[in-house]
Amino acid sequence: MIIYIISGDIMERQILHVDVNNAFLSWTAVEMLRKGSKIDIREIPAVIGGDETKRSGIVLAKSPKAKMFGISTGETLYQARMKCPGIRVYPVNFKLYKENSNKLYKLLLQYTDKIERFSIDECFLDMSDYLIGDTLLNKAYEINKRVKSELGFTVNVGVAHNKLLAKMASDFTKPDRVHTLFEEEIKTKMWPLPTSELFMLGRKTIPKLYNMRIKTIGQLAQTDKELLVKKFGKHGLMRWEYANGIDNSEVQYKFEKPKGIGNSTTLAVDVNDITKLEEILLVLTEQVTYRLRKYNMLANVVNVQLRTKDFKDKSHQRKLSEATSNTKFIYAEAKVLLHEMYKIGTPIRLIGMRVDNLIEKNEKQLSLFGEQDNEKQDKIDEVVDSLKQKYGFNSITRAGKLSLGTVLNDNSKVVTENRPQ
DNA sequence: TCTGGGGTCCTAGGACCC
DNA sequence: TCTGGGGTCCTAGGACCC
Repeated sequence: MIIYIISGDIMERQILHVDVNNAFLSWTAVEMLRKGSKIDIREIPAVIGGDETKRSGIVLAKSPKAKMFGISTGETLYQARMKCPGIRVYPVNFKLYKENSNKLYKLLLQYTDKIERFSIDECFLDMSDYLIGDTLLNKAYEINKRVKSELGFTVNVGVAHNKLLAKMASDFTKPDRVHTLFEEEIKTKMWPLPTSELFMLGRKTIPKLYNMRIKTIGQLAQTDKELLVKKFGKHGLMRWEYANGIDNSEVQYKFEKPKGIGNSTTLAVDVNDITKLEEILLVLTEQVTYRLRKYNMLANVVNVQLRTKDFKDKSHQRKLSEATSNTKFIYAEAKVLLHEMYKIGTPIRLIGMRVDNLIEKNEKQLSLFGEQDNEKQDKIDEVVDSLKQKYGFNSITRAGKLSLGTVLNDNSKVVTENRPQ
């Protein structure tokens, strides 16, 4: 084995994972207290939930007391009420979440510029270059304390030498804690845990491992690597490595352009009228292409998704003859896809559209042929976009949209970005 | 008043080419 | 005439994350 020793290369990486405790609920609590509320919803059985009248009644976040009743994220509000009849339900507010996420990010920037915003409430920090005269653990405690005192909510901080272990560490006991998970601690702290606790090991895989008599992360770590590869392919290798605490991935602190952009909506009532579906598809397409153009990107693939009344998902996609961000062109393709897959009369619960295989606008190869027509269409998009930019997304409304009030959930706003930056 | 929405990545099978 | 096999691209569907 050859070991390359280049200056600095032999240093182990110093990684922190910062995870907001019950983010949506905590941020709501802080906001309520700021507005003079007498109760702290972190201290009572409470959840952040969707809207049941819009058929999106699920639990998005829960308080520790709610958790004690056995309520879990993703289950229906109906189920939550069965478990805890007195449960308090508060609505989602993505604008508030994004503000708080940004506050956290700003504070963390004082410690390192190598921050990966993994989700709205999670960050990885590469501290390798910023520990002069201090330890990683000290920094973790400092961050934990400062977030609490300056921002009013609590975070767990995971301390380790790679991202996977830092993330696993931050998931240990909660809330408001700092945990380490160094190599020598893997056997005692991580191996006794059930496989379900391992990152990237989901509900479909757990029973398969169980059938192989693998119940803990330790048992997975000691399973023959080749066997796992044979059984699960690439995922098998990754899971074996994770179970053994191996992860060489870098903190992705540079802004990355999206690989795909999509919007979907669960309809307030099932729809079996193709004309109506087309209208909704147009609204979704306008939202998606608007976002696409804001990134200065072009799409090569258009995808349409349908979910029937009985929760059967179907999707169709097609590669475009050339990359574009043009609303009219993309909608025309989406409409074809919808017609190809829609069986007349089927009640539809959800419709979605997305664009994939994105490229930067300036990457596009210039066509040898004239593109006058496209240029004209792009101009129209440009004008519409600048109005939307100035006066809000709905300053320009397609006529068709007006008749959708009873069907479309909250068509008054562009769906908030899930991931910041 | 039962089951969200936004992503990334992988796999399997078919078409097509050499 | 008796039908291999590798590579690439495309599409549908699914697993998993927050």
